[in-house]
Amino acid sequence: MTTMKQIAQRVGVSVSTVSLVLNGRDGGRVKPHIAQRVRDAAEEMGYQPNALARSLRTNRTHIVGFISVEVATTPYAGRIIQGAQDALSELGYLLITVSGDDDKAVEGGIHALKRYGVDGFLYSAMSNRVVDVPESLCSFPLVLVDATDAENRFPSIEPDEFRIGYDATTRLIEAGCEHIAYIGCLQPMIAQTGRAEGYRQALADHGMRFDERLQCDVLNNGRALRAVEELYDAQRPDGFFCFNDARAWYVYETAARRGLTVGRDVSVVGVDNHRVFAETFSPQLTTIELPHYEMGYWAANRLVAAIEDHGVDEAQWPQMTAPLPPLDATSPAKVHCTLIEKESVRGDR
Amino acid sequence: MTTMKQIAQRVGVSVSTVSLVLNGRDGGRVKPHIAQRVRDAAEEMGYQPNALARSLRTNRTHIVGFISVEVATTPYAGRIIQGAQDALSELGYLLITVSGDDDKAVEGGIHALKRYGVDGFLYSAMSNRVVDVPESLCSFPLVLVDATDAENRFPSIEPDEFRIGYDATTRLIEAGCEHIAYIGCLQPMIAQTGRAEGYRQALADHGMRFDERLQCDVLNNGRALRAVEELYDAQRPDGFFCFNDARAWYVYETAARRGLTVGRDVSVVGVDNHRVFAETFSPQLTTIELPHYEMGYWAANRLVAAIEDHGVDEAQWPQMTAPLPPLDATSPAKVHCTLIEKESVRGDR
DNA sequence: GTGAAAGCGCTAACAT
DNA sequence: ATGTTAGCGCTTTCAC
Repeated sequence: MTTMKQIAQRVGVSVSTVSLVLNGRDGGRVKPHIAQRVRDAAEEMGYQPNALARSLRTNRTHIVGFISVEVATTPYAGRIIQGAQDALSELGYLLITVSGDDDKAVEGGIHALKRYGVDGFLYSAMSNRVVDVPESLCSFPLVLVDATDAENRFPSIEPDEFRIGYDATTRLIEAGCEHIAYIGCLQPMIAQTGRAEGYRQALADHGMRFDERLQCDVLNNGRALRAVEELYDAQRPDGFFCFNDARAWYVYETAARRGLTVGRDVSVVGVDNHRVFAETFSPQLTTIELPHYEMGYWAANRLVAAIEDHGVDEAQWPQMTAPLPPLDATSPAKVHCTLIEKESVRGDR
Repeated sequence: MTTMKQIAQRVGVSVSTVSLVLNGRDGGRVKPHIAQRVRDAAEEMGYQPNALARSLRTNRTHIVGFISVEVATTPYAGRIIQGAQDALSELGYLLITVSGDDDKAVEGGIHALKRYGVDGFLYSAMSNRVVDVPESLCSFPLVLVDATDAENRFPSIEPDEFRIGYDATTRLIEAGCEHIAYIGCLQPMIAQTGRAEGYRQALADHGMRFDERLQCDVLNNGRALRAVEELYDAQRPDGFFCFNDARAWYVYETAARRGLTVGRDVSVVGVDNHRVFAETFSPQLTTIELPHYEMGYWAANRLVAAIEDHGVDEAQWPQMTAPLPPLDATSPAKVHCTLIEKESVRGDR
């Protein structure tokens, strides 16, 4: 590892000069040709700044922590992290991920990150929920991903659930469906609520009556399949909007058992929570991919913006949430989800 | 942030004494009661060692880098990472994850990690493959996860693919199946090769002839479903061993279209690559979960063992791979995969 | 324009 | 048994 000292010796200047030049902090004060010689030497000797030493001095690590409770093993966690990672690497930051089954493990991780002096945190719930932010994070720069602060103190990035429901339903209507069912999720979540509202609004906007017998919220268990089969047999819907891929599978099974072909006899639009559709059902399915990657990406951007605007000064962070620069169209707080056409929802019409 | 200096002042000793006491490096040399006063003060003042400063001094960060090319967005990545994370946190280490679509992005990440002075690397391919280890990692402590070094220079942790095939097939035989098909993967991979061999060996060991018409290796596309349907119609197998969940879905669809019920009319054992089975097919399926978590866990353990045995001295690492302590039964290089019974493969026999 | 010097917080060899 | 000292590699003020 080459150090500034070695460069200084080689060129015959002092370390301070080297530091100034290499950091572009000399406002033309260092003579151009000597500055050039410093740069050349650095290049030649393969100089790499020692991040540790720099951080110790500047009190800025350019590292941010990604905290997620319980479910970082969930399939989509990776995409959020990837998005955050990409954004951060563009900005010259690094990401350290911490997750654990219980709060205690996570708390430990947060502690460790603090000892390393991370500049800020991303906090993620892995499915759009209202969460309690751990006390230990509150005095740090913090942005929530796919989650909302119960006390609404921190900026957050989440998917536009309403539009998911609205767009999916509209797509089915445009495909000619006249009895559209919604196979939802029985647990109360922002995602379920938002999507269901979007579904109803889309129906209303197209002059269709909402019929509660067409909405079927299920848990992920044995009863679910029966519920969907009963719904089908009783109501004979011609289109299904599915909360996620697990729910979509019930529709597929129901259809297959009745000799129906999805994409011809019945239309399905599903939210691809697990990126499974792409591998299995996809040929016959129109999917909506959750913008996990984008959420991670924008959250990281927002966090860094905050850090660089306000510094990492612990004490003043909690109050600064408000003056955060409002995100524009290119970096929304509610991220839009795109509908992906694998093949027509109603193949041969 | 309390520093050692502050503690020293408070207690009226020098920083070195504080350092010695707090690091337990005084072999009883510091007088017990003064040592106690130091510890009390540290406690009271909420002292947290500054990891940056320590690392700068000791040249050890207690951070390891997790490198994965392309597919860290893959669903199982999270489980490997979680395993590594848990092991590392037990050992007082932190994990920084780097992944990117292309080699260039990854290279950049590796660079950044080196600047922070990570102690070593884990390198993962996200599906058991033979890989070329990036040159930039070769002079560091390194362990491969779910991958094998093409030149066989580094320790690696991978699933026991042969046993997966063997156990799955045996399970089907024990359930009474007599014509067992293997729905495999057309790309050449360690996983495909190993599982197929296990399948054949299990057949042989139970006195059953391997019939190549019962092995059907497919890509994940439209033709796959047709291939499985043709296999079924021509050979009428009564049991299926499926390479992964995507392949299993073709079997489910085939069965559903023929009015057959999995678990009664036909038996299926599948490898749960994507943790989808658990959510969708599971009630009727016997699955084999890949030990992603365990692989991450053991790989991290092995890496730390190597680091602590041999230090992070760049120059000498490449040669030290051989003398690594052989892993014992509790930390195998080939990790055993367990068969998980959701319900009998052949429910009512 | 450039260099000397101080110091970030910690460790460890060397004095006392 | 404890303190002194000298850094680790870098940034930054202040003198020259």
